[in-house]
Amino acid sequence: MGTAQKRPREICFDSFKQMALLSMEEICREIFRENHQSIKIKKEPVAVKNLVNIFYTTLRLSNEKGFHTMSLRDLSSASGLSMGALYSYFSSKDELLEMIQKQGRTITRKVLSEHMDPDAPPREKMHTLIRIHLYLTEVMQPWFYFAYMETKNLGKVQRKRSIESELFTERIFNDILREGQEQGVYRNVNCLLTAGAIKALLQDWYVKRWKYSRRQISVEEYAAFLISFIESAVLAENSFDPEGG
Amino acid sequence: MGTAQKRPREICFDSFKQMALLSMEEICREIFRENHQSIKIKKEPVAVKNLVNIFYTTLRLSNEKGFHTMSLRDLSSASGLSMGALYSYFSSKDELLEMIQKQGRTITRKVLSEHMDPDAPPREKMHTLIRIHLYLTEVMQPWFYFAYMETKNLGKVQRKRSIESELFTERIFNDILREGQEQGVYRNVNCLLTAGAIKALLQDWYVKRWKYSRRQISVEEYAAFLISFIESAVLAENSFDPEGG
DNA sequence: GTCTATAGTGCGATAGAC
DNA sequence: GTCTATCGCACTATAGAC
Repeated sequence: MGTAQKRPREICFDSFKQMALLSMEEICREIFRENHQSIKIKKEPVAVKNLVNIFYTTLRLSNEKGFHTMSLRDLSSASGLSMGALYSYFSSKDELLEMIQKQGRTITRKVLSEHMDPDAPPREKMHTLIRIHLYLTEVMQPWFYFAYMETKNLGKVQRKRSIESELFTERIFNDILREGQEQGVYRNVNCLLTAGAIKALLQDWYVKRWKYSRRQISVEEYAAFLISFIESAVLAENSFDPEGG
Repeated sequence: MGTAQKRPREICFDSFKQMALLSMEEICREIFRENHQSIKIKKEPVAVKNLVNIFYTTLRLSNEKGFHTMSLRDLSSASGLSMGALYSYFSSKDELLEMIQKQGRTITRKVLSEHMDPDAPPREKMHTLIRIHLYLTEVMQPWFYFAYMETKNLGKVQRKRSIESELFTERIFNDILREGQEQGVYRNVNCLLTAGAIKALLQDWYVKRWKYSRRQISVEEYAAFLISFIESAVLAENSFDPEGG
C-alpha cells in the first residue's frame, strides 16, 4: 500500500498514534490543570484517575443514547462514583458537557496546526491534512462523535465556538484549494463548496463509524480512498498522477 | 442553468415541488388515516389540523434543542394545545417520535422509487437520484434533520429500521455504480465506498443547512456541483463530458 | 476525598369537568 | 374534543456524616 518513494512524508496511522500521545490520561491531566480552581479535588493523581473514569463513562453512555438521556445516576452507577463525588469534578451537568466539548476543540486545533507545514506544496498539504484529520478522529472517535451530536445542547456561547471550529477546518481546505489553483495544480472548481464536501467526507468517518467497522474498512484504506476520490475531482489534468490503490 | 437538450429529463426543483405534493397537510392526512385507531379524535378535518400543528411545532422545537430536551409542556404552550389534547393524538412521547420517523422513511422510499426509471442508462439514473434526493430533503428539511439527529433516542426496533433505511439508499447508488462499470461508463472505483461518499455528500445538504443558507447556495446549485464533483471521480475517461457550470 | 440521604424541581401521564 | 388539576416519579444538586 505504501509507495513511500514518490511523496516524501506520507504519514501513516501507526506513526501518528505514537507521535500524538493523546492518551485519555494525558488529556485528563491537561483538563485538570486548566480547571483546577473549579475542581474541588486537589491531588493530581486521584483527580486525573477519576476524570479519566468520568469522561470515559460519559462518552460511552452519551454516545449510546444521548447526553441528555444519560442521567447523573446512570453516570454514577456506571462509573462507580457517587453523586457527591461526581459533583467534586464539575459544578453542573452542563459544565461536564462543556468541558468535554472544549477539550475536543483545543486538541483538534493543536494537532492540525502542529502537522501543517506552510511551505509544503498544496497537494502535499492536502494529503497531510486529510490523513491527520482522519487519524485524529480515529484515535478520539468517541470525543468527536459526542461533539458532533451534542452541539445543540450547548449554551449560546459554546455553540458559537462549535460553529467557528467547523468553519476553521473548512477554511484551511479552502485556502489549500485556492493556492493549488493559483499554481495550476488544481482545476477551476468552486473552492468553498469543495472544501465543504471534503469536510463532509471526513466527518462521515467518525459519525458513521458503525458502518465502516462493520465493513472492516481501516482508516488507512478510507484515507487512500478519500484522497483519490477528491483528487479525481480537483486535480488539473496535467498534474493527474494516480497512485497504486 | 438548464441546457435541457442533451440530457432529456434533467428534473428541476420547481417541477419536483409541484409534482411531489408533499405539503404538511397531505402528510398529516396520511398519518391520520394510518393511525386512526390509536388516535382518539375521529373527525378528519379537526385531527389533521391539529396534527399539522403538533408535528410542525415538534420539529421546530426539537431541531432547536433536541427532542428529549423539549418537554411536552413546551410543546403544549408552543402549539396552543393542552397536555390533555396532545395525548389524544399520541399515547406517549416516544410514540410521537416514532410517528415522525416512520413517516419520513415511508415518504423517502416512496418518492425515490417513484422517480427511478430502471431502464434508464446508469448516468441518467445517477443524476436523477441525486437531484430527487436533494429536492426531497430540501422540501422536507426539518423532517430529515430530525430523523438524522434523533435516531439514538429510538427504541431498538425503530433504530434498526432507521439503519436499514440508511443502507437502502446507499445500495441503490452501489447498484448504479456497478451497472455503470459493467457498461464501461464508470471507472473501476470501489463502489461501496463511493456510494457511502455520495450519501454523505447528500446528507450534508440537510444536516448543515445553516451553512448553505448563510452562503446563499440554492439546491439547484448544490445539485449541479455534486453531480460534477462525483462524476469527475467516477466517470471513465472516454465518457467524460462536462456540462456548462 | 468520598459517601449517603434528601431537598426541591419539573417531568410524563391521567382522570374527570365542561 | 379539549381543558384543568393533579399524581407519582426521576431528575439535578446539596448538606453533612465519615
